[in-house]
Amino acid sequence: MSGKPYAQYCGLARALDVVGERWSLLIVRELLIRPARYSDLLAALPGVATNLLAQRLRDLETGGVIERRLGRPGQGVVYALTDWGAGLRETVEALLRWSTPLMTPGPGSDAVRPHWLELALTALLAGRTAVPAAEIALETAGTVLMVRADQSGPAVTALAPPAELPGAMTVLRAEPPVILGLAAGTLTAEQAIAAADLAGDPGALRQIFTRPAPP
Amino acid sequence: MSGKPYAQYCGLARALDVVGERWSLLIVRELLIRPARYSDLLAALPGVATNLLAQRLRDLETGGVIERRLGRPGQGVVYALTDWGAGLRETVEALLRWSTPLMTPGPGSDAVRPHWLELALTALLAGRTAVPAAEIALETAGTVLMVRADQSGPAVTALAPPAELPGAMTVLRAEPPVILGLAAGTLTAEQAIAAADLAGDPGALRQIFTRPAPP
DNA sequence: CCGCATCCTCATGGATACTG
DNA sequence: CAGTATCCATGAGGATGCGG
Repeated sequence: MSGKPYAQYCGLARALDVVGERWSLLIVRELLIRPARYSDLLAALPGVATNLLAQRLRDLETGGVIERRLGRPGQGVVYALTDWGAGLRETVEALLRWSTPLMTPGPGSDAVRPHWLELALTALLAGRTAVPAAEIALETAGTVLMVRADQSGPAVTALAPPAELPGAMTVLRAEPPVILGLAAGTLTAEQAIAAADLAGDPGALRQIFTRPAPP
Repeated sequence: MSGKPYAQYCGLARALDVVGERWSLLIVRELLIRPARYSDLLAALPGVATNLLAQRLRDLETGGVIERRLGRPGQGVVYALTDWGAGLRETVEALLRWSTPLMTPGPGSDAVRPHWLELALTALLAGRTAVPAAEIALETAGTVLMVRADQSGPAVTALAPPAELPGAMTVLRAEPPVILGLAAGTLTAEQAIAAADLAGDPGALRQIFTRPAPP
């Protein structure tokens, strides 16, 4: 940590001492999706100052959350989560599920990165049992996200270019990018619900739509 | 939120805009345990400045996370979570589980509040199926926490004074307060594991003890 | 007492420029 | 590419005041 600690013998306080400062969890988000280099992080975190990113990476490393790896020779440093750091997935997914009401206003002028959808989709489908071989794909901002559900649960992968798409598959198109159509746009609530049904968990998204809304 | 928003169309970023600032999640922690008044929060959050606490309470209220209630006549304002704010329980419990390795060094000079253990115990036992009628109690810092497990899962309640304790019940004593004996102290790891076994989930705590450790 | 608001100081974050 | 150095704006922390 870089700021002053809470100095409380409470797991939440000590966890926040490690990952509670500004940008820290967003860096973890990026590395939960895939390991990244400094410049990748800079691009994925618009608005972060370069010194602050460097500082946070140091903090997270000394905190045992991430580690520096040497990429293939000639390539620079690659940051990745440690085993313990990867354990933040549950926390991040819980926050992503909690945040769905905040997504309904749509992107507005906010930055958009298609790969964020991978995590969001995974979080929304996490822990849900799915029918084997059920498949959907979501095309958004030129990237196709494929949800392939089997006995081990749903998995989300990114396919680019879209040409890699397997043949007979339901593809939902959404522009601008949306979290399963939660924002107003070309993907309607009905379509999103249908997508969840296809993914093997009928009613899952209907439940999400009826969450208590924020102001 | 009070600071500047991340301006990212990502659920995590938007969630952190609401509850990501300093002290916010610790306030949520307190209200997850029970509704509280301003002075209760001040006492439970040592180190927080009074103006900052007031500011955060305003932020969380306009964010739809908490609400002000009028206590019984003569009593002041009571803060409580909204339905949506209560949805942060999953996030907080995930962080509490993730943080267990950070608790092994013990309290040191950190502040200690027995009621924090209620949440921690609940988080550690969350989602685990338990044998009906299995019961343990943990006495720490003058408070007795009772874990009563039934079909709906384990529940943790605080009993004070200890005299209220039902008759034939296993009581583990720990001083100073510990998270199920994870810290060095009078409650050994073996006792804590035995406590988890009693609570109906053999091996649960053994699993926690073998998590990858932080630096 | 309780529930804040004000004032002040200093650490932290943000933006930009620069370097090995 | 992967950061450091610098400067300024902002927010945190501590003390104190004050109306109900």
